[in-house]
Amino acid sequence: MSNANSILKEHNLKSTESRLTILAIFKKNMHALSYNDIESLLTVKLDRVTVYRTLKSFEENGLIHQIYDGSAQVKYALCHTGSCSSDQHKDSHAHFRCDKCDKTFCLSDVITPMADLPEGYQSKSQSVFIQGICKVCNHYKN
Amino acid sequence: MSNANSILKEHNLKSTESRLTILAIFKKNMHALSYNDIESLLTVKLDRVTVYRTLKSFEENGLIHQIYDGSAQVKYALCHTGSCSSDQHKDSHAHFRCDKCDKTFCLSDVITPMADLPEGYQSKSQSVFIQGICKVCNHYKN
DNA sequence: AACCAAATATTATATTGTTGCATTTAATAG
DNA sequence: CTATTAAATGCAACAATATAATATTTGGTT
Repeated sequence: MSNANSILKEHNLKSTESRLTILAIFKKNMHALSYNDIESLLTVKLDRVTVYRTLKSFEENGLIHQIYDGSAQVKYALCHTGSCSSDQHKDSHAHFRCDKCDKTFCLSDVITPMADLPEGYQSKSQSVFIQGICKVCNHYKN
Repeated sequence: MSNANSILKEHNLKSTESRLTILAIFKKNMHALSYNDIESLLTVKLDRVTVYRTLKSFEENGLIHQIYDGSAQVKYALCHTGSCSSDQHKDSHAHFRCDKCDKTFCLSDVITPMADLPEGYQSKSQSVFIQGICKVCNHYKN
């Protein structure tokens, strides 16, 4: 079972109203969300500080990860692997930002070949960020 | 000849005190700089607005490019190819952020293999961002 | 039901970035 | 070399994003 309550529990997070609300928003909108996105998706009003701290605790406990996609605000998306933790986010997939709908997606399945670094450099993580037009905006039918 | 004055001219930018100052800072510090970095490297005081507007004009005229490296502020680095212009920055190299010295470098020579996108997605640009330890912090000798 | 640590709301403040407008300056023409 | 003018700058105000301190409330447990 992985309802909202147990997801929070699994990540060592107390189950509170705010957290359930914000987690539900992430579950319903499967693309990366900024603070602003979240605020406008809220039906109950939550304090700005609470939202920021909720995002922080989610991130610290491996529930979501940050994405920097060149838009003004940092965005967050649910981690897909179960193996993310405080200081080690293992989600090393590509991120895709659509120029048309301005949504950012995690492309979990895209294999991103590691780049060869010049001598002397040591890589801990590599991330690929792609811009273009997404499936939906391309009217792509499966 | 490519002194500061002619560089500005080549990019259709009026040669002003502020621009010469900021360009000199970029030339002296060959890594990506944030607004904050620039401010603290200034010996004369420039208005915040002027700095931001200078960065904007540099970017619009293909002299520098933005880098989003996960730090709070956007950073900027000199374009290396001569072919960058307003809406088409051709610098598609990898960016490397050092965890130790917190500097971000352009790795002009790193070839970044294009990722294969799922069907329906259309890519306009791909960028690779790498975190780790840089040459200098690794005490690497040539 | 009572307790306590954790989470929240409130208030204040810091940081990042933009807009409008008056003044100054660089490039050009005369 | 001076006059002209469009562009660049500085100032003031403001907007958006984010964090800190603290008092109050709440969830989970005994």
